[in-house]
Amino acid sequence: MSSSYVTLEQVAQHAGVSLATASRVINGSTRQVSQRLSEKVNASAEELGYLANASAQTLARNSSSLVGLLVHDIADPYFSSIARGVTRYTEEQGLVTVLGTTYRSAQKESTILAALRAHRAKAVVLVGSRSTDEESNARLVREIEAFQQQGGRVACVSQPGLPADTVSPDNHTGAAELARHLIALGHRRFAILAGPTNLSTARERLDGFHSALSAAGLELEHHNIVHGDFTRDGGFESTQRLMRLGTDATCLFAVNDVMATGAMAALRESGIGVPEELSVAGFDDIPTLRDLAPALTTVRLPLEQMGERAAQMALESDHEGEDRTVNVQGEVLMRESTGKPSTR
Amino acid sequence: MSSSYVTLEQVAQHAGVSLATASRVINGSTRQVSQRLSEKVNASAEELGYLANASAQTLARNSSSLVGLLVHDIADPYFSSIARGVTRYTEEQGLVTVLGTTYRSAQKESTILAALRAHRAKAVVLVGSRSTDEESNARLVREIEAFQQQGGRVACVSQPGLPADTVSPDNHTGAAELARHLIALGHRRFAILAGPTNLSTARERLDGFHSALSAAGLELEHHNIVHGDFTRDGGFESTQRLMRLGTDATCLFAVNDVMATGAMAALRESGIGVPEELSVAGFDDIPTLRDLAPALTTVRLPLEQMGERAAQMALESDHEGEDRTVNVQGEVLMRESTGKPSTR
DNA sequence: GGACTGTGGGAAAACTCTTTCCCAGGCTAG
DNA sequence: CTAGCCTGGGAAAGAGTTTTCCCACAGTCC
Repeated sequence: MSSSYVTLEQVAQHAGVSLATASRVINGSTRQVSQRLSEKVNASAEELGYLANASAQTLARNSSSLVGLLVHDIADPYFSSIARGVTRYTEEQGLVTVLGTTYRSAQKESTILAALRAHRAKAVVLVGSRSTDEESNARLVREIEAFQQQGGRVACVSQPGLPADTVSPDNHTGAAELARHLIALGHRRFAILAGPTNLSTARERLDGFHSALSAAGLELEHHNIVHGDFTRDGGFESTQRLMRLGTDATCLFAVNDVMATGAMAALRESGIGVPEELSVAGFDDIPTLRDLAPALTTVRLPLEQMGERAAQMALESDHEGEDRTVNVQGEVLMRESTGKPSTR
Repeated sequence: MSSSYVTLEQVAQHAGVSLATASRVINGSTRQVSQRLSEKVNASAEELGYLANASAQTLARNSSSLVGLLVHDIADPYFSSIARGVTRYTEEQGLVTVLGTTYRSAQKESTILAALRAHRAKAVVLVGSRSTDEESNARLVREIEAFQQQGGRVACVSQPGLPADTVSPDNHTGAAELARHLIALGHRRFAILAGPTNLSTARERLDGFHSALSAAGLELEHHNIVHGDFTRDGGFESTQRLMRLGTDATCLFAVNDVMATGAMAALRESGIGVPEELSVAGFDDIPTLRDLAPALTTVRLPLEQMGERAAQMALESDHEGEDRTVNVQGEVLMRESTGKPSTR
């Protein structure tokens, strides 16, 4: 039952032309085809409702119009914002976006990358910081290289250190700048809601914050550091733990907005006033979370543009050679969730 | 330069077996292959790192492992929640998800559906209520039918009335139930932040709310209805407009949480206390927005499950015949953003 | 006028897989 | 002992494009 499909051969026949000529017209090849025949072919294609079989094209060209997009969790607004940027670019280019969600599993990541390879995807955009686990990292590098060897291009967002183009926020500087703002407000004792230690993004933000404190001669005490998993609930629980342990901090820095949201919820539940009793700051400036009350002090990242830029880098065909790195600076936004330290 | 790829023929040669036999082993066809040869082929495939060319398979089988997912905006948490459910199912099934974002443009929708058709996608999940515009609706129906005729399956979320399986929230009942709760709280004068009138979801929620009011003998006055576009900023602006016009309502129902968020922001800016001066309710129970303060009264929809269910329906091969409709009931969640009406 | 150039167009190979058809050889049954 | 059957395995025919190679023909130059 191949009846339902119109093939190029049928178009050619209908136009009274050879298959090759029809293909040349449709693809606008370098070879000239007379105006007369061109029009005839196009008219026939239109009339018959011709739609090229993408798999046949891929097979013949050894390259498809698919672009992979790997995120950890599409429901996380951090990733969905970036995804929006990526799709904006790919769709503008007439390409098809393949969405793969990994939930931070190297296993799933491999599976999806293999599928993209099997489909001869043109490019893939990897989003989200990598585990620093040596072994799985090495495996990812091998897979990326296999992909590239097949003519695919790779770009990463927030995932430095891979053999590919990279768009990376300057987490260190952003966190440090935020710290300086908070110090300027008068804070001296900080608590930090850090992320998973094996993720570079989490580490960089922690380090940046820490180094700014050190530079100001301030300590970040060990009992004032708790770790979350970048989720809202993780932030909630870690904050509760922090409260239970009894912190003396006047300001809490959560290394991403999503955890900061959980932190604010935990504080509200404990009846701790933000910012009167405790200032809270986040990182990312997630659009969906801009309406929290009090409005969250944070470091804005242009997430959507980052995704768009990464897609663009992955698909720019003219570029060869060295991997490029685009560094994105965050902008500190002091809003309502931070204030002068309480004098308790 | 076909050098980089390992073909099945190479595997067959390496195993000292014919191409057909190798294919039978790899695909586990009905035809038996002796244990000895089976093992040999598998070993060769493993050793050579064989990865089947997906486009060749698609071409030969006339069906790919691609599943389309069409949403209006992936950064909108409503859609990203549903997308999560869809990908959960497709990835579990070893399928590849193609993400298309339409931004409510029938044009883009067509483009993406055509691409999916060209790729011989196995199924497509359409998310988000349709415009009621007759013409573009008819076009969509034609495209869906073309897709189905090629052996593709279609399922919709929140998009009733199409010739496909559908998962649909019972917007009417949900809104009506919410209205009854609000009436029970003592409210008599309502304002409503409605959605685009041409979207069925928006209309159903408006109608449901309205009919519950009518049933209680209450009027919904014309000047108390404003329309937004389902976005946060739309909700913000419409609420400002409502305020400027001077409403006498004691309760504002925004037909989705995202607009409700904008409404709360506008009210906060105007210094209007929620819920003391004005109660606010939304619809959807968007996970990311659960931490708004005051916590938003809303109607919970199991968005993720809805997506999962739709994907499942689209991919269940055993089902033939009548289109099925799954109705999802929302659950009214009375939280902090609503209270007894102020007595002004 | 013949050789040469350039241009339009067609035949066919290539891309990699699936699947049908057929054959050879070992059984069983009569 | 032979006819018929079953089973494993191979050859080959697609599936729908792209692209290379070649041919025919018209025009140009000596």
